[in-house]
Amino acid sequence: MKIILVDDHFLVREGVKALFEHEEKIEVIGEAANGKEALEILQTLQPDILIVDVRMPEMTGNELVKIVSDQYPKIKTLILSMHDAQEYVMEAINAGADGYMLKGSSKPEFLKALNTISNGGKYFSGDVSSILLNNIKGNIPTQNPDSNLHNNFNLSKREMQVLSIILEGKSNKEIAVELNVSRRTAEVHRYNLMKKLKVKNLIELSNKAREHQLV
Amino acid sequence: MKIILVDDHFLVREGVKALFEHEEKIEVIGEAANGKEALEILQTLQPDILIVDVRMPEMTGNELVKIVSDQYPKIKTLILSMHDAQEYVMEAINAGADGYMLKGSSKPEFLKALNTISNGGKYFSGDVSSILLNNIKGNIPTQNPDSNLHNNFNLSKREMQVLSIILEGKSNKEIAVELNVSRRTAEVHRYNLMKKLKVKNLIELSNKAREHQLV
DNA sequence: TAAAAATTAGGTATAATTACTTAATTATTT
DNA sequence: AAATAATTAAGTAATTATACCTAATTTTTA
Repeated sequence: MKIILVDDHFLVREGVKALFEHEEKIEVIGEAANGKEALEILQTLQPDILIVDVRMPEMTGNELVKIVSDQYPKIKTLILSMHDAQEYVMEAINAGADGYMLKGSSKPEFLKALNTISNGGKYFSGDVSSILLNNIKGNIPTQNPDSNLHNNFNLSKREMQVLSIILEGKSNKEIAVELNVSRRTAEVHRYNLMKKLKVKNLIELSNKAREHQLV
Repeated sequence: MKIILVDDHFLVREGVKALFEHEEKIEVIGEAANGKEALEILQTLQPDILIVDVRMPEMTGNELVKIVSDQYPKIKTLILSMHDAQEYVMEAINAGADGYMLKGSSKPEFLKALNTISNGGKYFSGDVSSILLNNIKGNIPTQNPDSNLHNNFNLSKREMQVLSIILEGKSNKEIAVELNVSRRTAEVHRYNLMKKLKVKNLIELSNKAREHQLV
């Protein structure tokens, strides 16, 4: 099992390597600190699996996974993440990742994940599997066609506009002025979009919007 | 050199251990996934150095470092961080950390840091040293007298607590319940801390807190 | 131990948001 | 052209937050 590690943190790469050191079936054949580097070494080295950190500068892990799963469908991808938030997991799935592991996972779980994935299966960290169950809308995870990354939430154009003004910290009254509509209209947009995003307050809104890069 | 690792991510702990595996002068004698655990094992094991992740649930790395450097002044502390933002570094210094390393740093640099620190020196990752230069206000980094750790803003302990609850999206009423005080008290804390941080609304609060890594 | 902060909490008034409902007027797809 | 979705906005009630001031305790620091 030939693996390339993609993570901007040296320490995390070391951690993964250490994990696999005494596993003779597993071999780390390359490392990259970002998406671009990964795409470069990918062509010369021929890995079976790419282990990718979600959070990286310039190109996110999900973006890299998307490219790899499009252009090199034979190479499997495993996302490494700190967080078990539903959105992160779903985004990874939509990008075409074959697995999603939390950085806090144990060694046996990592090994299991790699084995499953190299045999053509999908593996999601135990802690996130419940999220998956909540999300089987009968859709095939891979290659969701019309998911634009922004807007899994069905926000209208106007709502997106209002959202971005809200995230500047403006009140309904200020939004109304900025968009030249009544305060009541601004209220409605705010209300609807919070409902669509399923958030209860500004903090959650701010976090969710950030997570999904809605603005 | 006896070391305890404090990081909520298994992988990072593995990474650090792997780094020191062939260094016979260095021995990892314990691990903890959070501040509380760390303080517990600290008493039985007697480490020379604590390597601590800044970002942890419940108690931040800086808070832990503050407590340790207050209560166990002989134990040295090295902060591990993802970011090289000025605020982060200064906060670590104010907390009394003996060193600040980026997770992307190389092995030789880590070894150098540990050696320097165990000899009573301070070590800051090369990438952050320029920040230090910008900040020599003629003060000695260690034990900055009136720094309450969490403040460039002069937030009190209680205000920090309230802040972190606010950032969970809770209302004054919920804060009151959680802290067992009157709703009016929660209101006052909120009001005062927003004044101190010079923000006008939750969004700005959320951003500022994030920027300054207050929680 | 005295002085200075921090924490607590009440009062008062205004402003803003939430949680809906109804409904008219555009746009956009089919 | 008809159907569907988006945008607009008013109504109503209840809840929450903002912006102060005052002031009693408690804790910390000098």
